[in-house]
Amino acid sequence: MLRLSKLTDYAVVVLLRLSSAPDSCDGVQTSPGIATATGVPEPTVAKVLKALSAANLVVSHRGARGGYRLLRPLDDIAISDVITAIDGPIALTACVEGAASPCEVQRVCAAKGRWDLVNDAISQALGRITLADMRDASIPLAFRFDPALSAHPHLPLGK
Amino acid sequence: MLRLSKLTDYAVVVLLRLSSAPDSCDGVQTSPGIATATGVPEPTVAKVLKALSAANLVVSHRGARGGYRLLRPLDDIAISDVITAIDGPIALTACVEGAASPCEVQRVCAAKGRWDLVNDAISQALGRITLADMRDASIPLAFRFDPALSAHPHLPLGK
DNA sequence: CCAATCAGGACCCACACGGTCCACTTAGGG
DNA sequence: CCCTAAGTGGACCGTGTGGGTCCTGATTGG
Repeated sequence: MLRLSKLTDYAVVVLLRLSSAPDSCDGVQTSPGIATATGVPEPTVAKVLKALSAANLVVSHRGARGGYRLLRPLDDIAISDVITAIDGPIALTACVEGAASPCEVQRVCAAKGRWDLVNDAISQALGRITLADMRDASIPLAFRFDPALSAHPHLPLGK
Repeated sequence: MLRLSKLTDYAVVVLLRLSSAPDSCDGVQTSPGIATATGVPEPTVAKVLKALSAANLVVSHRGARGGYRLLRPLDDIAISDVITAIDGPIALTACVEGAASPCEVQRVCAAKGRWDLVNDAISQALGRITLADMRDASIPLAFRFDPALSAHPHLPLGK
């Protein structure tokens, strides 16, 4: 369903938390702390933070009084960055990947290479939305029950 | 990896085939025929065509001399249509779904509803690309190595 | 009446993803 | 100087789900 992993969702939650609630002076937070604050199980938070750290979205500090800290402001982090950090490169089709088995039907594959258009379009769209945008989008949370919003309720999704 | 289903890939192949190779006079083709022409296994082609038919992208004709026919020209079919037909509504996160268990962390979920932004952006991006675009994208396949084309190579997307 | 073709399911299986845990390293703080 | 809190890297496993197949019935042209 063109879905992205739940981990990515968690990553956004974690990053938002990381930005908005500096427990100590310089905003360093521990993964257990974030876990309790967000309700996401601790091991999962840890896993997410590892990936984010590897992608240079956060920096880690080991040892006692260690933790994680945002490396860039929210408005400088595109969701495409987060998605790439967690789910890997954005490539819609298996064909596109450098798969060892180059798609048996490739010789007659009429769509060979066509998905590049789509990949680019999506990458651009995702690159334009920052975490700051997502944070701001929640501010009218109190108005979430606005009929206009519940009007498009979570798409039946049952294919 | 933000991937979409392989079935969707097949659907594009099938639709392209359906448009470009009218076996008989009025472009009606059978699923076995399309299967042999594209190299995609027949049962899979049938499955795809059923879904496309249900989504009113193709029309079917039963009985002997039956088959499938495109209902709209290629430039009037957006890939979002195809994706929706095969994979269901475009909804990136599980939270968005009308899941019975409303995401235990929902009460503290800082990202509640934020993904709507992303969903909309992607839907729009995908709505702008038609199957005709994808067909045309393959024509200069021989010139795929044109520097101008490789100039915007799949956005570094690596962070 | 027969054969070709679509319709609508049920069904199975592999695989990737989520989630957890553990052994190790690092670094404050008493 | 050691002890403890914290991150690091990896292994591990159960499960959901999507890819793929098949079967039975309905329809229609010859």
